Amino acid sequence: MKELTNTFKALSDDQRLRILMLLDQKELCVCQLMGILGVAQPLVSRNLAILSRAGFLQERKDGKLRFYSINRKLADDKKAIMKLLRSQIKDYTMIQKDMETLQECTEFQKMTGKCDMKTFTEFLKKRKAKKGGRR
Amino acid sequence: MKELTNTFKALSDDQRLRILMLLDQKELCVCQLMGILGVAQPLVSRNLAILSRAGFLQERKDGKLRFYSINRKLADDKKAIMKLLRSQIKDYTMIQKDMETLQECTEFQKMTGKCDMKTFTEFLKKRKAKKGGRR
DNA sequence: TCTACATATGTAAATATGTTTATATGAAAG
DNA sequence: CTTTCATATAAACATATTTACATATGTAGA
Repeated sequence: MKELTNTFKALSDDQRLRILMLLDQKELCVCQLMGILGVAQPLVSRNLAILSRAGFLQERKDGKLRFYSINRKLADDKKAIMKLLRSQIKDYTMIQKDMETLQECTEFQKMTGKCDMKTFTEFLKKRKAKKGGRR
Repeated sequence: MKELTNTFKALSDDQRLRILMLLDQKELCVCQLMGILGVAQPLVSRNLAILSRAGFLQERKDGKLRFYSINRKLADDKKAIMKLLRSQIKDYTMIQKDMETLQECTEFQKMTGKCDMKTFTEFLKKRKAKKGGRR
């Protein structure tokens, strides 16, 4: 019973749903997620840990970086939930924006040829400036 | 986004999942639920309110009693979740026991011909005594 | 080994949630 | 209209979760 309620608890947070939907698009490391979500690094790590413990994620280490992605061997109930999320999430503006930001982030990364904290912190700053300029 | 996380939050509690699965069997009033779950009345009411607010339940008044059941006009995402729960919940001992208790409770009710607080409080007491006697 | 850096984790404050006790509401019966 | 009873809600308290900040861990390179 605990496992099931724990699964739902893991999903009862905006930021974690956002992370899940981003990772559903492609594998990402902590610094990329930080840049896209616009939140502090420890928070990203925390929420990744929660999703991992609930069984949603798998991890791959590459040097200093840790890449996270959706667990390939997802349990049946979690598979069903992912399917549900994919179908529902289209209606949510925040997720739409995240998908756009993911694109921009990927392009920025290609341009700079780098994948580190500094790069995505800069990316974040630029995005915030642009956003601030718009209104 | 809030609505979705709120749905998951409503499901992230043992007692609420138990209520949901009981109501999935048949319509029940607060005093019946109290007798089956073995928890205080205000707690039952509170959790029913949370499930209602999340859109899972519908309510029917009959005199002093309030009967709750699964919302017939369940949103698509909630339908999918109910299906998921039904398929998963078989593995959970606590739910199995609840189903048995539901049977006993229904029989007790038929026997006494009553549906009120006193009846199900007594039912609860008897069950606890039996359970205590077993071990 | 020392330094720099990506990520994780400990800790404490702020906030939210769960639970109990007491009380309010609202229907039925006298 | 007063009492009784089923249910809801409020208040108070304990516990869990979220978040920010500081620090630890572990890897890569000098």
